Amino acid sequence: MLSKKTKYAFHALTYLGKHKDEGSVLIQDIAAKHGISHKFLENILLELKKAGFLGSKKGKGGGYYLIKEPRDIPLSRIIRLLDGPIALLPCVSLNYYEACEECEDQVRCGLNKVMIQVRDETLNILENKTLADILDKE
Amino acid sequence: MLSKKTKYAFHALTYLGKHKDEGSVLIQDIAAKHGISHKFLENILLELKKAGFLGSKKGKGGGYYLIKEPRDIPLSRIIRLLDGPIALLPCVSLNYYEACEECEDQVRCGLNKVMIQVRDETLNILENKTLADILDKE
DNA sequence: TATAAACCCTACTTTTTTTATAGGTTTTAT
DNA sequence: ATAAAACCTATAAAAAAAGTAGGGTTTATA
Repeated sequence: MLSKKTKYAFHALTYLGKHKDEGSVLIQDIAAKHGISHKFLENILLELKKAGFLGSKKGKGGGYYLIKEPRDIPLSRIIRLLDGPIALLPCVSLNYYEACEECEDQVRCGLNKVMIQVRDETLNILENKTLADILDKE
Repeated sequence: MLSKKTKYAFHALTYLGKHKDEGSVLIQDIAAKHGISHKFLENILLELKKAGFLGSKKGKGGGYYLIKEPRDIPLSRIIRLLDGPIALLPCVSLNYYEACEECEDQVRCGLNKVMIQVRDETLNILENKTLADILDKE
């Protein structure tokens, strides 16, 4: 399951996407709207900023805003940023690969093969669906 | 990611599948083979037994054995038993549904739609692939 | 130029989940 | 009888997730 961090990130991005023509948006507005702790959300927005999705303006009248087009933000990138691997096994992860320590040979591992399939189907969706697709439906 | 519990369960089931013509198998054999803690694995095998996948024989010369055909054990059932939901969001889970509390209306939620797709593609694989498929490849 | 509003940053605490251990009970072959 | 093995429940330890704290920095504006 996705962590709350990731879910909150999606809520925030969606909110920012909806208000992208209104300049910058306050953390507090997003937090209040979705009943998220201000401080927790602050950390998340900071991560999204450092990763290049958001820009911000400090000081009075400041706030956050999208600096990428929604269609250029694949869902997979947000999930990986906040939650880490999308794959169900470390030995199948493209971005966070690790060998399974209790496994003697992943080449002959039947589970490995199935999980590669699951990963590919999942990524096929999550790499191609973007923030824009989410915004469309709301 | 799948928990260790689930991974260990798959190792155990695979081991039991490979040795299904040799009567019962000791917890200790499986644990030693994969470097798993005996006691931890014991709990897992007990769960698998209670769920109807394994049988056991107590006392000296006892052990565990499969009571279902490998082709009748879909991977999804093992994952759900040990790890819970397969879906990425509670509001999209078939077996463990819960509303997302920070979400005002899941019907108009764009993320919900995408995650239903992911769930369906994932389940399409995990419900149809069984222990037999894993055994084949090893 | 003082003030208040807002983001920035790091560290810490709390809670929850996962992983593992402990220790006895019951059953059964020999 | 004895030893080997599964059965059962509770607890502990470790790790991860969620949330909090508090001061630092920047900036609009009066």
